[in-house]
Amino acid sequence: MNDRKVRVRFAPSPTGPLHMGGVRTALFNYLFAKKHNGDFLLRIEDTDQTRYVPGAEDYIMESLAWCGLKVDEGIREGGPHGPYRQSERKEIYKEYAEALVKSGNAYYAFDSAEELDKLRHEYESKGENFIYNASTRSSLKNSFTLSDEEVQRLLNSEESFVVRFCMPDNEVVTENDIIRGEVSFNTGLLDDKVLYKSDGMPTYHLANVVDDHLMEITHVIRGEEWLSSMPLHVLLYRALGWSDTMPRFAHLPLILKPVGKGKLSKRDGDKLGFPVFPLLWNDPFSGEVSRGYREDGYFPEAFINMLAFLGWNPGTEQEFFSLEELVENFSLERVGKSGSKFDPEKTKWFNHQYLIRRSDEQIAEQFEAILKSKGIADYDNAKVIRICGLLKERANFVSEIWNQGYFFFQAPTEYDAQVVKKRWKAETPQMMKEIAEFLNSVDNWDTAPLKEAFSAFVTGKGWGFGAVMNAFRLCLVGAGIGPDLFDICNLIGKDETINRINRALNQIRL
RNA sequence: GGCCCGUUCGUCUAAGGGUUAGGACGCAAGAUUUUCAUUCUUGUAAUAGGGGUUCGAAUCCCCUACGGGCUACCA
Repeated sequence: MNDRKVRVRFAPSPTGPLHMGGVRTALFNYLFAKKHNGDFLLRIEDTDQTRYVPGAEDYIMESLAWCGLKVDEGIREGGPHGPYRQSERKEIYKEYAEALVKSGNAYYAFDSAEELDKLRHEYESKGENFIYNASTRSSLKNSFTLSDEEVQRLLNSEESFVVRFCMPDNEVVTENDIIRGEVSFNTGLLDDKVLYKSDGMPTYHLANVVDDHLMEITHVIRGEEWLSSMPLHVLLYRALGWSDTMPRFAHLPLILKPVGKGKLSKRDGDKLGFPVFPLLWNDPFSGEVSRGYREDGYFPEAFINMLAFLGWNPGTEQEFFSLEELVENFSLERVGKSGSKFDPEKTKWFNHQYLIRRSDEQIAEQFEAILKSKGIADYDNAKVIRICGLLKERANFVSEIWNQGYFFFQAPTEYDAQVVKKRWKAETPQMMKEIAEFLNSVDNWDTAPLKEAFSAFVTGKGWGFGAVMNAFRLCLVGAGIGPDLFDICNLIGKDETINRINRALNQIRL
C-alpha cells in the first residue's frame, strides 16, 4: 500500500468561477503530488445538474494553467481512468449504488422531499433534531419498512426513489487526518446520506468515493468543509470492500475574510476592492463581472507565492518561492490547522517584490501594451526599458508605472496646485527663463555631465537648490513626484525639456 | 440546537516542556533621496480566560469563552 504511486485530484464543481480558496486547494494538491513524483488529476464534479454554469469548466482549467499548475490527467489531457467528468460516468455509480443495496449497506427510500421537510419542522418545533438514521428509518417509507413486493412495484413505477446509506448505529469511527490527527465521530449522530438521487445521478459522496477508488487516488486533500463527511466516506470505502486502498485524508483550513467574521466571499472583494477569483469572470446569467488577479495585473508567481503562505510555511525565514521551490519544500505536516484571514495588502506587497525582481525588458514588454492603450505609439524601445527600470521600484503593478511616469511620454497639461503654491514664487519665472537659456547652450545631454553643468550654473548664480529643483520639476512633471530630474531631462531630450519650461512659464499663474 | 474542528502581535506565522516568545505585512519615528516613492535603521504590538500536571508550560490535560465548518435528493 505504501509503494503505490502518489495520485491526488482536484475536484471542483463547475458552479461558477473558481474561488481563490479553490485555487489554493489545487495548489496544495499539485505541490504534494509533484513533491512525491506523483500525478495531479483534475476531475469535474458536475453531478448537480441544477447548478451547472456554462463556461465554469473552461474557467477552472484556464485558471490552473495561468497559475502554472499542470494537470496530468483530466478532461483535456485524457488519461487511463477517464472519463474525468462525473456526468459522463453515471452508469458506473448506478452499478455501485445497486451493489451497496445488495450487500445491505444501502437501501431504497421513497419519502418525498416534502414529507421529510415536514418531519424536520415537526422535530424542530419540539426542540429536537430529525435525523434519517437508525432512530427513525423504521417509521419511514423505505425498503426496511415496505414489503419486497411493494418495493419492487415502486421501483418499477413512475414513483421516484433515492438510495440511502445505511449508517450503523452507535459506532465510533476514527480516522487519522494528516493535518488534524485523529478525529472521531459517533455514527449514531450521523444520518443515512443519500447516495443516489432520484434524477439518476449520484451525490457527491458516492461519486467521490467511487471515483477516487477507480482513479487510484492515494491522498485526498480538500477543504475543511469536508471534514464532517469523512466518517461517511470511510464507511463507504469499508462497505465497498476498499479499505485496503482507502486514500489518506488531509483537510485544509479555510481562508477567512480580511475583516469581520466568516469565510472569504465574493462580497468581501467587492467591498474592500480586491479580487477573489484568479481570472476575470463574466457571469452568463446575471451579466455581472468579477475582477480577477490576472486582469488586475498580478503575476501568477506572486499570486501563487501568497497563496502558498496562507496556511503553509516552510519553517525557515525564506519568503519567496518559485513553484519549483514550493514543490521542493512543501509538506502537509507544515500546513496549519486554523483558518487564515486573507490580507490584500500583503498580496500587493508580494506582487511588488516580484515586479522589482523582473528584468526591465520583461516589464517593458508588458508596459508597451499600456502605452498603446494610452494612445502612445511612437516611442523608443530602449528608452522604455530604461524608464521601466527607473520606475519599477515605485510600483506594485506594471500598470502603475504609467501613473509614476506618464511625463516621460507626454508633457504635463496641468500643474499640481499644492506644489505650485509651495514652489512657484514671484522670482521663479525669471530663474526658469535663465535656466532655459542655459540648457539651450548645453551640448552634452547625458545624465551625469548635464547634472554637473547644471549644478555649476545654479551655484554660480547663487540660487538655492531647493527652490530651483522643485520649480524645475514642476515644469517637467507637473507635480512633485518622479525619479531623478536629470534622468527625466535626458530621456525626454533637450528640446522637450526647454519646451516644457516655456510652456510652464506661459501656463502657471500665481 | 446537535456534531466536528480550531484559538501566539491588528494580519500571516515561528518556537512541538526551559528563548529577552523570532520573522514578515501594516503602522510610527529617524536616516538617505534638494520632490515623491524606494531603500536602510529603529520602534510598535501577542501566547483568549480559568483551573490542573510539572522544578519549569505558548507547548500536555480539563472547563469556559470566542471563531469556523457541517447539519439538503449542493458540492
